[in-house]
Amino acid sequence: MREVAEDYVEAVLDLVGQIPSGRATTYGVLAETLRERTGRGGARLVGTVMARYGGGVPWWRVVRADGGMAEEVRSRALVHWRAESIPLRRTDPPRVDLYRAGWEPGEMPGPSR
DNA sequence: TACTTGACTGGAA
DNA sequence: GTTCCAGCCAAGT
Repeated sequence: MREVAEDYVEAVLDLVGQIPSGRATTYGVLAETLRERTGRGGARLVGTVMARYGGGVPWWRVVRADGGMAEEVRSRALVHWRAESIPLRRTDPPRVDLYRAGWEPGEMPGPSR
């Protein structure tokens, strides 16, 4: 295929769209799943895809492994996090509490712990 | 073809 | 708890 990324982009957006409201996952987790499905990719790729095509999906539910976000979008993400009541850690800058909010593909949507 | 860049990660200091 | 550094994959120059 000429457009290497096209397939991958769709897979990324589809996956991000499945993240339940109030929960979050990391670039690395998505990258791992996408690698099984498409045989390619990595955490940085997911980030690149989100930066270019993430406008139509809840991109703020995808955070770095430490729960933080790139400076560029941090302030905008914070608004969504608070609006969805995603568990945060009171640090500066604020980070998502992945211990409580963490989600991974295939997980059954159910009562929060 | 080779080098640089990026919404990243994990281990070491 | 933090910061630094090497590894990582694909795209852009």
